[in-house]
Amino acid sequence: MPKNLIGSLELEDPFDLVATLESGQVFRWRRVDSKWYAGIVGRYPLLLRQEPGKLVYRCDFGIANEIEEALFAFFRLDDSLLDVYESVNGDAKLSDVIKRNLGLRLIRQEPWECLISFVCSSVSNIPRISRNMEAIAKKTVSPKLVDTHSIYPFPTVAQLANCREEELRELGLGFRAKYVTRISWLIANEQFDLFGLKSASYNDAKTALMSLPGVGAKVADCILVFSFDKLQGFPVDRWVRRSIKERYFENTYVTDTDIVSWAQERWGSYAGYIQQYLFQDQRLINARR
DNA sequence: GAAGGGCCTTTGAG
DNA sequence: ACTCAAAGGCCCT
Repeated sequence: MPKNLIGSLELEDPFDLVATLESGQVFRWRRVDSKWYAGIVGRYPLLLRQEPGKLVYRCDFGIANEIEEALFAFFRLDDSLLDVYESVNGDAKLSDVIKRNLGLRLIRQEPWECLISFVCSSVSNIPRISRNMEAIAKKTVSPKLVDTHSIYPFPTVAQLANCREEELRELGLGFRAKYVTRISWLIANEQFDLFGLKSASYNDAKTALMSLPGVGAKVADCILVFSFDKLQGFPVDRWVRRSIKERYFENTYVTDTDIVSWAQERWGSYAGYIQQYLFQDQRLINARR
């Protein structure tokens, strides 16, 4: 019988679990009842819910210390959001954005799943990316059980490399299917060292990622920010582009590349955080219309 | 070499 | 029924 390990992590820094899990960084967390979210952190399938001042988890195996270490790393509790907020205190154009999204955090993801997520994100939408990713997992692996809830791990490189393009198209990936199969093959056959990028510089890692089919500047920056700790990355998608142009370049022509360099100059290693706030804010504003 | 346009799949909303 | 948009990238000009 699995033991029911329930514990919690004290939260000092601003933290909004729902906003963070539903901000389009990760795509396979699901709400299993009114308060719990089910997903995977590190090697632990678990349930999470937030209570005042703490993050409560339920995991059916493992040691509390190690689970909490994994949670700490996953939610980047080593970053201070207060420092981020303070650094942009003088920018009136950001104050409302920060205020509306307090506690939104970047997540430190496993690179392989992150890569596939954002290859699948191209001209898609968040509900669909979630369905695609979940369909891939259900097709290739068997679920873990936490309490009564099934949680599917994401397939390994070798497991996904066994899928044919046609099979992925049947899951609804569309033209992105060929990118996923090609990338899986390249990594599985050691033609591309994904995990080695952790020690590379931002520029080197970005150039390397962009050599993969289906990975351009935007997707590369997502992977760099979300799983390789390169927080100067600034993914420019249609929401962020619109937001930045409205706020800072009303009457000036800028390309996406211009926006990236401008943001890095302005926000440095906080650019990744600012981008996530702008993205989330613009998306929520749009949803209300 | 930079920039712009067409094309790629599927799904849901209006 | 039809059109549009959705965390873009690739290829051609």
